[in-house]
Amino acid sequence: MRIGELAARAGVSTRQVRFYEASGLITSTRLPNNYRDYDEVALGRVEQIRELLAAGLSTQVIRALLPCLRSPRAPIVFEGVTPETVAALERERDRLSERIDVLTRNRDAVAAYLAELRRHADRSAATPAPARRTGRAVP
Amino acid sequence: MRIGELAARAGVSTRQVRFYEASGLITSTRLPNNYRDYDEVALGRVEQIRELLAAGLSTQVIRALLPCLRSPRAPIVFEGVTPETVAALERERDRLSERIDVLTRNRDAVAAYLAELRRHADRSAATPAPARRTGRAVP
DNA sequence: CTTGACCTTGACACGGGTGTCAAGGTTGGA
DNA sequence: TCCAACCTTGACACCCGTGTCAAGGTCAAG
Repeated sequence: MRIGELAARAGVSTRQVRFYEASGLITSTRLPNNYRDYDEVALGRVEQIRELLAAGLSTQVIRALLPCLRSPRAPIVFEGVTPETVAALERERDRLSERIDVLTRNRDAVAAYLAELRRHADRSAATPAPARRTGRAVP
Repeated sequence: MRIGELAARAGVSTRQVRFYEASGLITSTRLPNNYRDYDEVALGRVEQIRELLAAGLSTQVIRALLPCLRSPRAPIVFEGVTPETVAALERERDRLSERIDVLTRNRDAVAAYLAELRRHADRSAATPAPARRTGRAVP
């Protein structure tokens, strides 16, 4: 498919698709007229890229992660895997875990705060009018 | 404490501290000579901000989250809490959960890939020399 | 009093991800 | 044949979080 269809199906702009390709996140072949030609795998890739960017990762990190994110049952490539690659992936995995921890702690804090607000609201509702200042003068 | 000490203790630049203050993430009073004056709470704040920025959140989102991230046993403020605030916080909580899900899925994919690589390496080690091409000629 | 370390505000620059526009090539249908 | 819709590359501009530099104020130690 050409870039327009890919972008429409993925819900992104063609600008973004070209940027992802220039960043080495996706690949295309070229039609005889020099138009980019993408396969279905590229579509899934773009959706994955969107998810990861929205989750706060940079294109550099995403590029490092791509070998792990093979689609359905694509065969794993063992050939060009150097110990450095493995070490880099382990670092990225740990950095992901760190992010997850931070976000989880803070999400829980938000949830706890909301729960506290709710308890307060319920208690206020149970005690009808304990001298509540509403900003409006009492007649 | 003044901005230099705060920055040094938090491990950030004074530029960053000023930016966080200009973004409404921290507050300071002013000394008679117009120098900024920070308390210990600000230090904890800056550390929290660093965590959240490193986790991929924007200063806007962090600002929305700040009311929930009260330090030790600070009393909860119920006063200026409008239903809109609550709704916004619930949205942010859900967005955090989404991020956490995405990152967790992908971290697990990386971990699975690494495990696969390890299994492959172990198997290769167990079978000493099954016509391995090492790039070097066999004497 | 002078020096040096610290502070102030203001500005310019950069990289990352994106929007938008220009100037031109290709193609299918009226 | 010509138009409209699609594609190409290239550029300029934006926002965000930082770095860096300039020009100047404050203060303590020598």
